[in-house]
Amino acid sequence: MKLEDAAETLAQLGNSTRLEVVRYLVKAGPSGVPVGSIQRQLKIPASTLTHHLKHLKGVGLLMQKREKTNLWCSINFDRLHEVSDFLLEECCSFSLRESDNAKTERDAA
Amino acid sequence: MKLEDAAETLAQLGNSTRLEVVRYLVKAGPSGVPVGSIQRQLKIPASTLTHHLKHLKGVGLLMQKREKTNLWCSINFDRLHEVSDFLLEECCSFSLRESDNAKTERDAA
DNA sequence: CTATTATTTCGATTATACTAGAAGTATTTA
DNA sequence: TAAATACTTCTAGTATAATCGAAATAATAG
Repeated sequence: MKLEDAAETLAQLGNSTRLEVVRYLVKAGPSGVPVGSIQRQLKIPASTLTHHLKHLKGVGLLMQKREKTNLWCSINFDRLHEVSDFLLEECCSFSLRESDNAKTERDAA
Repeated sequence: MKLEDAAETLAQLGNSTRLEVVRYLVKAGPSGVPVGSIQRQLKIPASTLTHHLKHLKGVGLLMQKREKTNLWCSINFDRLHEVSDFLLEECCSFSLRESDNAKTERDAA
Protein backbone atom coordinates (compact mmCIF):
# COMPACT_ATOMS: atom_id res chain seq x y z
CA MET A 1 0.00 0.00 0.00
CA LYS A 2 1.40 3.36 -1.03
CA LEU A 3 1.87 6.00 1.63
CA GLU A 4 -0.41 8.44 -0.13
CA ASP A 5 -3.22 5.92 -0.26
CA ALA A 6 -2.71 4.93 3.34
CA ALA A 7 -2.83 8.57 4.39
CA GLU A 8 -6.02 9.18 2.43
CA THR A 9 -7.66 6.09 3.90
CA LEU A 10 -6.56 6.95 7.43
CA ALA A 11 -7.93 10.46 6.94
CA GLN A 12 -11.31 9.01 6.07
CA LEU A 13 -11.23 6.81 9.15
CA GLY A 14 -10.20 9.83 11.17
CA ASN A 15 -13.66 11.27 11.61
CA SER A 16 -15.83 10.22 14.52
CA THR A 17 -19.00 9.93 12.49
CA ARG A 18 -17.36 7.84 9.81
CA LEU A 19 -15.51 5.69 12.32
CA GLU A 20 -18.81 4.97 14.05
CA VAL A 21 -20.27 3.96 10.72
CA VAL A 22 -17.28 1.72 10.06
CA ARG A 23 -17.62 0.12 13.48
CA TYR A 24 -21.29 -0.45 12.89
CA LEU A 25 -20.64 -1.98 9.48
CA VAL A 26 -17.98 -4.25 10.91
CA LYS A 27 -20.42 -5.47 13.54
CA ALA A 28 -22.96 -6.04 10.80
CA GLY A 29 -20.60 -8.43 9.08
CA PRO A 30 -20.13 -9.31 5.43
CA SER A 31 -23.81 -9.16 4.47
CA GLY A 32 -24.03 -5.54 5.48
CA VAL A 33 -26.98 -3.27 6.27
CA PRO A 34 -29.12 -0.80 4.35
CA VAL A 35 -28.27 2.91 4.49
CA GLY A 36 -31.49 3.57 6.37
CA SER A 37 -30.55 1.20 9.18
CA ILE A 38 -27.29 3.00 9.73
CA GLN A 39 -29.12 6.28 9.67
CA ARG A 40 -31.70 5.23 12.25
CA GLN A 41 -29.37 3.30 14.53
CA LEU A 42 -26.62 5.90 14.68
CA LYS A 43 -29.04 8.83 14.35
CA ILE A 44 -27.19 10.53 11.56
CA PRO A 45 -29.15 12.89 9.27
CA ALA A 46 -29.66 11.29 5.88
CA SER A 47 -27.77 13.83 3.84
CA THR A 48 -24.86 13.81 6.26
CA LEU A 49 -24.72 10.04 6.09
CA THR A 50 -24.74 9.98 2.31
CA HIS A 51 -21.88 12.44 2.37
CA HIS A 52 -19.79 10.24 4.65
CA LEU A 53 -20.62 7.03 2.82
CA LYS A 54 -19.34 8.64 -0.35
CA HIS A 55 -16.05 9.30 1.39
CA LEU A 56 -15.74 5.73 2.65
CA LYS A 57 -16.59 4.39 -0.78
CA GLY A 58 -14.05 6.73 -2.32
CA VAL A 59 -11.19 5.04 -0.50
CA GLY A 60 -12.57 1.57 -1.07
CA LEU A 61 -13.63 0.89 2.50
CA LEU A 62 -17.28 0.60 1.60
CA MET A 63 -19.05 -1.69 -0.82
CA GLN A 64 -22.65 -1.20 -1.85
CA LYS A 65 -25.24 -3.21 -3.66
CA ARG A 66 -28.80 -2.31 -4.42
CA GLU A 67 -31.67 -4.63 -3.60
CA LYS A 68 -35.07 -3.19 -4.42
CA THR A 69 -35.24 0.22 -2.77
CA ASN A 70 -32.59 -0.55 -0.22
CA LEU A 71 -28.94 0.12 -0.72
CA TRP A 72 -26.97 -2.40 1.32
CA CYS A 73 -23.64 -1.30 2.67
CA SER A 74 -20.82 -3.53 3.78
CA ILE A 75 -17.27 -3.05 4.87
CA ASN A 76 -14.39 -4.05 2.68
CA PHE A 77 -12.53 -6.06 5.31
CA ASP A 78 -9.51 -6.52 3.08
CA ARG A 79 -9.08 -2.79 2.76
CA LEU A 80 -9.40 -2.29 6.49
CA HIS A 81 -6.75 -4.94 6.96
CA GLU A 82 -4.44 -3.27 4.48
CA VAL A 83 -4.54 -0.05 6.47
CA SER A 84 -3.92 -1.59 9.84
CA ASP A 85 -1.18 -3.69 8.26
CA PHE A 86 0.41 -0.52 6.96
CA LEU A 87 0.49 0.87 10.47
CA LEU A 88 1.83 -2.37 11.90
CA GLU A 89 4.62 -2.52 9.34
CA GLU A 90 5.49 1.04 10.25
CA CYS A 91 5.43 0.01 13.87
CA CYS A 92 7.64 -3.00 13.84
CA SER A 93 10.31 -2.29 11.29
CA PHE A 94 12.85 0.29 12.25
CA SER A 95 15.97 0.04 10.17
CA LEU A 96 18.09 3.14 10.72
CA ARG A 97 20.40 2.28 13.58
CA GLU A 98 20.85 4.67 16.45
CA SER A 99 24.53 5.07 15.78
CA ASP A 100 23.86 6.30 12.24
CA ASN A 101 21.78 9.19 13.44
CA ALA A 102 24.03 10.07 16.28
CA LYS A 103 26.97 10.12 13.89
CA THR A 104 25.14 12.21 11.28
CA GLU A 105 24.19 14.76 13.88
CA ARG A 106 27.69 14.97 15.28
CA ASP A 107 29.09 15.47 11.77
CA ALA A 108 26.55 18.16 10.99
CA ALA A 109 27.44 20.00 14.16
CA MET B 1 -9.19 3.03 23.28
CA LYS B 2 -12.25 5.22 22.93
CA LEU B 3 -13.67 5.77 19.48
CA GLU B 4 -13.24 9.53 19.70
CA ASP B 5 -9.57 9.18 20.55
CA ALA B 6 -9.01 6.63 17.84
CA ALA B 7 -10.68 8.93 15.32
CA GLU B 8 -8.55 11.87 16.37
CA THR B 9 -5.36 9.81 16.19
CA LEU B 10 -6.29 8.36 12.81
CA ALA B 11 -7.02 11.86 11.57
CA GLN B 12 -3.53 12.94 12.52
CA LEU B 13 -2.06 9.94 10.72
CA GLY B 14 -4.24 10.75 7.74
CA ASN B 15 -2.02 13.43 6.29
CA SER B 16 0.76 12.55 3.86
CA THR B 17 3.29 14.86 5.39
CA ARG B 18 2.67 13.61 8.91
CA LEU B 19 2.55 9.99 7.82
CA GLU B 20 5.93 10.44 6.15
CA VAL B 21 7.26 11.88 9.37
CA VAL B 22 5.83 8.96 11.31
CA ARG B 23 7.37 6.49 8.90
CA TYR B 24 10.70 8.25 9.20
CA LEU B 25 10.51 8.23 12.98
CA VAL B 26 9.64 4.56 13.03
CA LYS B 27 12.66 3.81 10.89
CA ALA B 28 14.73 5.90 13.24
CA GLY B 29 13.79 3.64 16.12
CA PRO B 30 13.40 4.30 19.83
CA SER B 31 16.30 6.73 20.14
CA GLY B 32 14.72 9.10 17.67
CA VAL B 33 16.12 11.95 15.59
CA PRO B 34 16.39 15.72 15.97
CA VAL B 35 13.78 17.95 14.37
CA GLY B 36 16.37 19.30 11.97
CA SER B 37 17.15 15.86 10.59
CA ILE B 38 13.54 15.26 9.76
CA GLN B 39 13.38 18.65 8.15
CA ARG B 40 16.43 18.11 5.97
CA GLN B 41 15.75 14.50 5.07
CA LEU B 42 12.10 14.92 4.19
CA LYS B 43 12.57 18.47 2.90
CA ILE B 44 9.77 19.97 4.92
CA PRO B 45 9.90 23.71 5.69
CA ALA B 46 10.73 24.25 9.35
CA SER B 47 7.53 26.01 10.33
CA THR B 48 5.40 23.45 8.56
CA LEU B 49 7.23 20.67 10.33
CA THR B 50 6.81 22.25 13.75
CA HIS B 51 3.12 22.54 13.02
CA HIS B 52 2.79 18.87 12.18
CA LEU B 53 4.93 17.71 15.08
CA LYS B 54 2.61 19.59 17.39
CA HIS B 55 -0.30 17.62 15.97
CA LEU B 56 1.47 14.30 16.42
CA LYS B 57 2.44 15.22 19.94
CA GLY B 58 -1.11 16.29 20.66
CA VAL B 59 -2.41 12.76 20.11
CA GLY B 60 0.49 11.18 21.94
CA LEU B 61 2.18 9.69 18.91
CA LEU B 62 5.31 11.76 19.36
CA MET B 63 7.69 12.03 22.27
CA GLN B 64 10.34 14.72 22.52
CA LYS B 65 13.34 15.39 24.66
CA ARG B 66 15.79 18.23 24.49
CA GLU B 67 19.52 17.70 24.37
CA LYS B 68 21.51 20.89 24.05
CA THR B 69 20.09 22.76 21.06
CA ASN B 70 18.60 19.68 19.49
CA LEU B 71 15.10 18.48 20.12
CA TRP B 72 15.02 14.72 19.67
CA CYS B 73 11.81 13.22 18.40
CA SER B 74 10.74 9.63 18.73
CA ILE B 75 7.64 7.67 18.01
CA ASN B 76 5.43 6.37 20.76
CA PHE B 77 5.26 2.81 19.52
CA ASP B 78 2.66 1.84 22.11
CA ARG B 79 0.31 4.50 20.84
CA LEU B 80 0.80 3.44 17.24
CA HIS B 81 0.01 -0.11 18.30
CA GLU B 82 -3.13 0.99 20.10
CA VAL B 83 -4.47 2.57 16.93
CA SER B 84 -3.76 -0.34 14.65
CA ASP B 85 -5.17 -2.63 17.34
CA PHE B 86 -8.33 -0.56 17.35
CA LEU B 87 -8.69 -1.10 13.61
CA LEU B 88 -7.93 -4.80 13.91
CA GLU B 89 -10.54 -5.26 16.62
CA GLU B 90 -13.02 -3.50 14.41
CA CYS B 91 -11.98 -5.80 11.63
CA CYS B 92 -12.26 -9.15 13.24
CA SER B 93 -15.24 -8.90 15.52
CA PHE B 94 -18.58 -8.73 13.85
CA SER B 95 -21.41 -9.67 16.16
CA LEU B 96 -24.73 -8.75 14.53
CA ARG B 97 -25.80 -11.80 12.60
CA GLU B 98 -27.05 -11.48 9.04
CA SER B 99 -30.46 -12.81 9.92
CA ASP B 100 -30.98 -10.06 12.47
CA ASN B 101 -30.58 -7.33 9.93
CA ALA B 102 -32.57 -9.04 7.27
CA LYS B 103 -35.38 -9.55 9.74
CA THR B 104 -35.26 -5.96 10.98
CA GLU B 105 -35.48 -4.65 7.46
CA ARG B 106 -38.36 -6.92 6.56
CA ASP B 107 -40.22 -5.87 9.70
CA ALA B 108 -39.60 -2.21 9.01
CA ALA B 109 -40.96 -2.60 5.48
C1' DC C 1 -51.16 6.83 -11.81
C1' DT C 2 -50.47 8.01 -6.80
C1' DA C 3 -48.47 7.43 -2.65
C1' DT C 4 -44.80 5.76 -0.03
C1' DT C 5 -40.28 4.66 1.18
C1' DA C 6 -35.29 5.11 0.39
C1' DT C 7 -31.59 7.66 -0.80
C1' DT C 8 -29.20 11.56 -3.15
C1' DT C 9 -28.24 16.19 -4.69
C1' DC C 10 -28.23 21.06 -3.88
C1' DG C 11 -26.96 24.95 -1.48
C1' DA C 12 -25.44 27.42 2.18
C1' DT C 13 -23.13 28.00 6.62
C1' DT C 14 -19.52 27.46 9.58
C1' DA C 15 -15.38 25.54 11.01
C1' DT C 16 -10.98 23.59 10.68
C1' DA C 17 -6.61 22.37 8.26
C1' DC C 18 -2.42 23.00 5.27
C1' DT C 19 1.16 25.66 3.95
C1' DA C 20 5.12 28.53 4.46
C1' DG C 21 7.69 33.09 4.81
C1' DA C 22 9.33 36.32 8.11
C1' DA C 23 10.46 37.44 12.50
C1' DG C 24 11.42 35.85 17.18
C1' DT C 25 13.59 33.10 21.00
C1' DA C 26 17.02 30.25 22.93
C1' DT C 27 21.17 28.01 23.28
C1' DT C 28 25.86 27.39 22.15
C1' DT C 29 30.29 28.29 20.13
C1' DA C 30 34.09 31.43 18.90
C1' DT D 1 29.68 39.98 23.01
C1' DA D 2 28.86 38.50 18.27
C1' DA D 3 27.62 34.97 15.17
C1' DA D 4 25.66 30.65 14.27
C1' DT D 5 22.48 26.95 14.85
C1' DA D 6 18.00 25.00 16.11
C1' DC D 7 13.56 25.47 16.58
C1' DT D 8 9.01 28.11 17.35
C1' DT D 9 5.56 31.63 16.91
C1' DC D 10 3.11 34.82 14.19
C1' DT D 11 0.40 35.80 10.45
C1' DA D 12 -2.16 35.12 6.59
C1' DG D 13 -3.68 33.15 2.37
C1' DT D 14 -5.96 29.32 0.43
C1' DA D 15 -8.24 25.16 0.50
C1' DT D 16 -10.94 21.53 2.10
C1' DA D 17 -14.31 19.45 5.31
C1' DA D 18 -18.54 18.86 8.30
C1' DT D 19 -23.09 19.71 8.85
C1' DC D 20 -27.91 19.48 7.61
C1' DG D 21 -32.53 21.24 5.77
C1' DA D 22 -35.11 21.34 1.66
C1' DA D 23 -36.00 19.76 -2.71
C1' DA D 24 -35.20 16.13 -6.08
C1' DT D 25 -34.91 11.48 -7.78
C1' DA D 26 -35.67 6.43 -7.90
C1' DA D 27 -38.03 2.35 -7.14
C1' DT D 28 -41.76 -0.11 -5.64
C1' DA D 29 -46.47 -1.07 -3.85
C1' DG D 30 -51.31 -0.21 -4.00
